[in-house]
Amino acid sequence: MPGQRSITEAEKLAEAKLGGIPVRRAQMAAVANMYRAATTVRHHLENSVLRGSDLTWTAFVVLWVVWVWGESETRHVAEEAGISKGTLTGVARTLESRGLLRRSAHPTDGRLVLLSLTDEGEEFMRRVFPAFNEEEAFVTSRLTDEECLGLADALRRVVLQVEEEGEDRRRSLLDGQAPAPRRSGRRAQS
Amino acid sequence: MPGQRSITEAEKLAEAKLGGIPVRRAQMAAVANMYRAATTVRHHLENSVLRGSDLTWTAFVVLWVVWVWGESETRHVAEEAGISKGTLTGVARTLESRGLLRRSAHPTDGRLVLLSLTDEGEEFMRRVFPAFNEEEAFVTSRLTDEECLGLADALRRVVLQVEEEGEDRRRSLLDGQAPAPRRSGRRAQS
DNA sequence: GCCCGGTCGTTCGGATACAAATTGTACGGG
DNA sequence: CCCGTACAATTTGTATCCGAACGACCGGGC
Repeated sequence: MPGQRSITEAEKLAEAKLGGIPVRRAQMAAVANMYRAATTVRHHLENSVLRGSDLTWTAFVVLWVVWVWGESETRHVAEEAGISKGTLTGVARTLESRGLLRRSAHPTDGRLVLLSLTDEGEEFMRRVFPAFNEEEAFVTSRLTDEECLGLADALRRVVLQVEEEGEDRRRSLLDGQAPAPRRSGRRAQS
Repeated sequence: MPGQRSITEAEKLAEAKLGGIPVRRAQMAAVANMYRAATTVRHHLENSVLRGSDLTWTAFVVLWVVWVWGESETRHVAEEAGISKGTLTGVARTLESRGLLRRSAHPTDGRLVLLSLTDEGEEFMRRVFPAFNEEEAFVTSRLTDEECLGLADALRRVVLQVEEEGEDRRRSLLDGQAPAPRRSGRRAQS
């Protein structure tokens, strides 16, 4: 509950603040609300459905991806779930220790690891997904079905734009200076 | 780049998988794409504009909030930025050490801390925000201005729904069993 | 004056995330 | 057959992040 400060109020202030500067206001509003909505929804779901099952959002997403796609190679699962391979390794291990996920070797390529749900995992998803979906309906209950579809479509186009043209864009932006290393993560070996 | 597996393909598979189960598909699509779009956009911005300035997404958002709202109490900043109070403490300290943010005591209430931008911080935002906004425009470039506004409005309604009714909802969901404590977090000193 | 419930910001334990480094496997050419 | 390159998952090091616990502070009641 944000008190007296509402979202729209913030946007009005932003516009006033940026009076002299040319700003793409519609695009700014779209991006700002996108991240805010995503984290808000994530927190609601983590604190309702997922808390009871003692699963994090990421773990649930991984489970969901494997459930929907069936047995899959880990790098595809990481890609679909939107996490790095290294993160997936840990999440998969946790889910395996809980008996929900199975890791098996690829029949012909020894480098690959395949992920699939155990029977318990399948049963878990059949039981928990409806509750999850119920909360998805709750958070979007101020939108009609058509508005939800329109929302999903618009978001899809944002994702596609970045996925298809983001890399080129980033390259051209810092052309040609060095990419400035990330702060976190393992240090280069001198 | 998602390879041969597109988002829409995943959704079709999900529908097939859920053949027998009643599912709110539009709502599912909206939520799924919401989180995916948010993280995709965040990564793009962190790896383009913010990387050069050595700022995380969260740090930039905090800076932006203080810039737009002017001098503010920390709990309001945390609320607006969508992060916890504890996280803000660390981020504010980092930004202060960089000379972009100033922390000052409230004139009458000794419990409060006020955040404001330094001159350097103001100058920084005037310089970096346009570049940030340019990328906001890039990621939404497959949408018209009107579609961006519609997208922002739909997302706002999702946020409002959760902020205004989420707490009641969560309470009624686990009524009346115990809220199942979080796994992480500080332990009682006993 | 002094407690005492309430409200701040801060501290800190645990979990999670990323990306570089590493380890292990596959495969084509000498 | 034994390399070297390519590519897989995993390990490792660092940085966040959340939220419960905590200590500082406020203001009302006695």
